[in-house]
Amino acid sequence: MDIPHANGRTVPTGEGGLSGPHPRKFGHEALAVVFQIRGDQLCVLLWRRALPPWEGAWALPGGRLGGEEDLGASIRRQLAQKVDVRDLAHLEQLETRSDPERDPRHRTLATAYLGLVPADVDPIVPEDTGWHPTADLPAMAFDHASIARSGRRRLRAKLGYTNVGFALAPPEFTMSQLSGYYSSALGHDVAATNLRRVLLRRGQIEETGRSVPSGRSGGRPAALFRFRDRSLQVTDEFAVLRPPNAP
Amino acid sequence: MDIPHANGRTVPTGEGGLSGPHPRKFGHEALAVVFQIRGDQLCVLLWRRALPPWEGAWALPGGRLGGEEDLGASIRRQLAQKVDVRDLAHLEQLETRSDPERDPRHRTLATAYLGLVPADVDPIVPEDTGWHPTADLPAMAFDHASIARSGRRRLRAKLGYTNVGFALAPPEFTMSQLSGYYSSALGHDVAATNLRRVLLRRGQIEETGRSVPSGRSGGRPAALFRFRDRSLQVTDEFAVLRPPNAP
DNA sequence: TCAAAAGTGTTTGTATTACACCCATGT
DNA sequence: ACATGGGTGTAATACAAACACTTTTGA
Repeated sequence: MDIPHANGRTVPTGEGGLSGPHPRKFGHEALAVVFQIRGDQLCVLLWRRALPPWEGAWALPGGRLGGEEDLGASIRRQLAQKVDVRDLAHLEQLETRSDPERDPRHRTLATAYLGLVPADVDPIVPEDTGWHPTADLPAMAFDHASIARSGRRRLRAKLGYTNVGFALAPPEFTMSQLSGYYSSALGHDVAATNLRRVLLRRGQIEETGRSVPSGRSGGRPAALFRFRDRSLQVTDEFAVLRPPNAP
Repeated sequence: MDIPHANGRTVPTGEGGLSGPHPRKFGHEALAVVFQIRGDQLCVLLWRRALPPWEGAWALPGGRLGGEEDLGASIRRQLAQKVDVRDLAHLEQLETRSDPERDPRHRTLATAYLGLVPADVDPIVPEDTGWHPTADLPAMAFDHASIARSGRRRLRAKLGYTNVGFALAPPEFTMSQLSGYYSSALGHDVAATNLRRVLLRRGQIEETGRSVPSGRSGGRPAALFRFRDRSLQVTDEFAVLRPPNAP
């Protein structure tokens, strides 16, 4: 494949190492870190393993990649088939784990995805599957705990400079609801009054024109908002090192 | 593996789809988008394919994952062995491509990495390998052109909120050199005077105390700076949606 | 002394948080 | 009326781009 070179290097033959008669093959699985705001907690969907290794431990949903599908299609399929989750408002690739020892049975690579389910749906998940607050994760199988933390880090970062909020919120919402979602996801208070102005200025949200009546305890009726886009948009290019002004 | 359920769903058996007797296997390769500032251009390292498919087209360096190594080790090994690049100041995972049709020969997944070589080294690369300005990429094999663009997007974003600059610059540099690197990488002018203050305020760089004599054309001698950290640090948490003040 | 390059001071614009105050509704 | 949220106005802060000015050197 590679030809040893006089000076100790090797020289590529230009076939990218992939056309040998017996390319090495590996198992490959897709995993999902699926988040939903439930109550006032950011929760992740986990299922309990029935068999060793890690019998009884919680694991991220997912499984083997099929022969005719790409990883995105695979994780959508598995979430639908295995845990009956079909309501992902957003799905993006997170990272690929490749430690040879991560699965003691076979060499298996895992590509993790970040999925988001809006707060207004409640998928019926199987018996051995449940939503766990990310603030207090249980013991988890394999390297899944660190993958889950990595998913939360990504979500938190993207809430600051994209419109991912659309995937946590229902189609229409009041600003206090939305600030609740943001607070739960970020893990700190987010003032509704400022959130409103930030998202309006950035053009992420708009008023629907309707409002919800106030509850029994009174109070002014809250206006209903919606996200303008329901696909991921970067709305806040970094303030720093931006191109100089046009003229 | 999955047990069909009365309502049409399937129920997981808890073994993560991975303990069947014949798990499906795939080829897996690691690819690298290696950048270096050369002259005043951000360049990417490519090699020319000698064999079909895509014979004669330029491709990202990389190749098959070995049985005992993880992806990061694999791409480091291949860069060292195949193109004699051992001077990566930074390496991070980019993304995994899984389109079943991306390689017409076998089903092959590819995990791409972003690698950075400081401007002061000049690795001797093989005959069929070369540095290409990212502003004008040649025709490329497979999905490699889109991977290269994705790498550049990542680098540009990270220059704004991390200290990745350390991996483009030599150990010591003047501010005008550094602003040149930033300008080349970002594709727009970066004023040395403001860059200096931004990076100093963020604590990314510090003065070495030494300076370089001015050239034949005169001018004040330039102070030498260095990056305080030579590993990736996020120095600018997003200004938005940050936690409320402590007291 | 003059040109060239580096570095400092200062102004301006803008994004964002904090907080006081006003508005609409139910009891 | 008044309590209870929702919503607006406004000040304070911070960051960074722009640009004029000063400093240090070589010829």
